[in-house]
Amino acid sequence: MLKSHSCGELNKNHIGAKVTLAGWVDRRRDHGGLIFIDLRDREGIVQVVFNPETSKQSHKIASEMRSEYVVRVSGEVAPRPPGTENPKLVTGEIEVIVQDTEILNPSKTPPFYISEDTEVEESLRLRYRYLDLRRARMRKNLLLRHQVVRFIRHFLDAKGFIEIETPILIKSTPEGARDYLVPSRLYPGKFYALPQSPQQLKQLLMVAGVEKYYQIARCFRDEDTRADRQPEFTQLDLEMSFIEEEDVLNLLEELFTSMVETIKPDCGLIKPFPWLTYAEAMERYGTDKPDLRFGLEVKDLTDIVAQSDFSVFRSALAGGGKVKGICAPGCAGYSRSQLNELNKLVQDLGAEGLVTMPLAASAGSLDDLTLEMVRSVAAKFLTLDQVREIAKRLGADTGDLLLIIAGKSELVDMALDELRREMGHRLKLDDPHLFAFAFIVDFPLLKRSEEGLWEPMHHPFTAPRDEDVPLLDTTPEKVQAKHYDIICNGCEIGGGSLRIYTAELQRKIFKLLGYSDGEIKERFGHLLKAFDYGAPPHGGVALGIDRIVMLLAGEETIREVIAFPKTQEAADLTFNAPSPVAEEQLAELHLYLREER
RNA sequence: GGCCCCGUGGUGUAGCGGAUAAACAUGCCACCCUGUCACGGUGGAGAUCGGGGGUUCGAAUCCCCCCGGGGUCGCCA
Repeated sequence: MLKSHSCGELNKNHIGAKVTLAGWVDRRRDHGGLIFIDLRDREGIVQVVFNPETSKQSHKIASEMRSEYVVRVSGEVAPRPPGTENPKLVTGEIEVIVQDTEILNPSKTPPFYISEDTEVEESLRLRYRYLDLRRARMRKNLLLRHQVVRFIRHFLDAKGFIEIETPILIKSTPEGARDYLVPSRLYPGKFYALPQSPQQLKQLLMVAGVEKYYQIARCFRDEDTRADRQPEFTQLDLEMSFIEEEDVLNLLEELFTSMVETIKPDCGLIKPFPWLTYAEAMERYGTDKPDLRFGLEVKDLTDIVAQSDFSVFRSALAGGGKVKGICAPGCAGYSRSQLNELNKLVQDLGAEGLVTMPLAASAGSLDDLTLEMVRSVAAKFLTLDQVREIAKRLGADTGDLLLIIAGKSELVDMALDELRREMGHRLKLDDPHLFAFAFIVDFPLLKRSEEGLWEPMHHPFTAPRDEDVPLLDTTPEKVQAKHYDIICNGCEIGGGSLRIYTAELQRKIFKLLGYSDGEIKERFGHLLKAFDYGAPPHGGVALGIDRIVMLLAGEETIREVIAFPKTQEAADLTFNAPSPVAEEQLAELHLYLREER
């Protein structure tokens, strides 16, 4: 080793020790006579002192050192002179008096600050990701991710799970997301696909008798990115045999509870995890992944305003839409521009607009409220009783601001979900030290596609509730699934289900989804065949590792917890991928490039 | 594919139709400095304002197109 200790590990217990350190120059303070250098390695920072009276030679070399030079120093750990300790540094009680040093490798001036946590344009960070990752924030995130994955492995090992790798080159299943395809050299015109998730593979492992499987699995989906979506991402994939829904959910609750308590002991969480049905979540929050750190629940006002003459409400209802709202407590004093911001927020999502209704604090109480005190475009079309009824339903009092949206049901839900998050944030109700996990259960099994065909709400292997199976023949929309999602702070961090494990029921579902016998055989023959050989009842879950780490790290995007993420346009700026390939490579793969119009 | 935001010395920002074609902080370079830790002091270099086109007597500033980055709708079984 080129070093005897890590920079960050030194403390007063090392006083008197001869140490050799190696790392990067974080900062240099050259006093002419004395030179101080903050030497950084993975474990932290320690001050090293170059004194010409100790070593003239070392002092001379140190005067050449600049930011991010890779250097090695040997010397003695010494207590800092009284009054010069630095409480901001973990190692601030000591310093290393350098007797010998060498520059292992100089560095150009880096394109952005390594030693400061300032905002830098993300594309620049990604181009120089290896420098970006040197920064404290990124080092912390990488470490946290490691801790999370390590925790998961230990936890599941103790529960009797075994980790099994599954192929990355597998078969295309076009009914899901868009596949990443890999051409085959040995089979002209044929392709592998990268797994969107190891779903079918883990089910086959259950048929294989593994009983408890997990994998930290890379998954690939060729769809547009988001703050919480990348073309490749990592799942904790997990499957168990001979279990019921509660078994999975209890396992998850224990996993996340102990994870947070171990890794983020300064953070709180809500125990036990609430269970919400899908219908209830949609009703109360307008989304199936509500942020449960705060209330601000959405209420349906359709019945109250049905008789009003307000054209905004009338036309929405005439079109089969809804009128819903939320209450922003204490926000009646919002300025015109603040209200405009909220209005713009929902309009950008496609809503017609936002009806704002501040209940003047000056009224004192709802009983003393008059219509004149409600500064809203809707006020003159509503009776005082209607306003009071709306306020009552939203749990509002004077001084509160009512936010109401009318329109197509899904649009209203989406806009109010967004508004609710925004107000939760503005009112500082989204405590970053609280993790509000919850389970969403009782999802519908199916939904209608745009073409009016049945498609799975999640995937076609999800089992319907036993009592709902007969409904598959009559009213498929009423069939509920043995599916569950786990959410945290408004983020979907995982989903799973009990699976279909008989060929008969699986075939029935495929038929309902519109597959012909030929298609079923071609696409899912392997699975159905396996089910003929004693498939156990089984189920599991897939959790988004990137999202979990993002939440624990308090980051806004999963890119901050991925070492080498891709841009929104799915490019890797460090490697400049994707890139053209040589004609010979294409020929070997039996490919030619189509002319794009 | 749609909508929205951003792009000014290395970095982060200011400037948003005119006065010297750019200001501030930091970084960088040189010199000075033996207790600093965001060290300090003095001096210096460094941007034709993402690219192209247009409007104008005059454009970093207004308009159009393109490129890059981000947010989002669609999409994500």
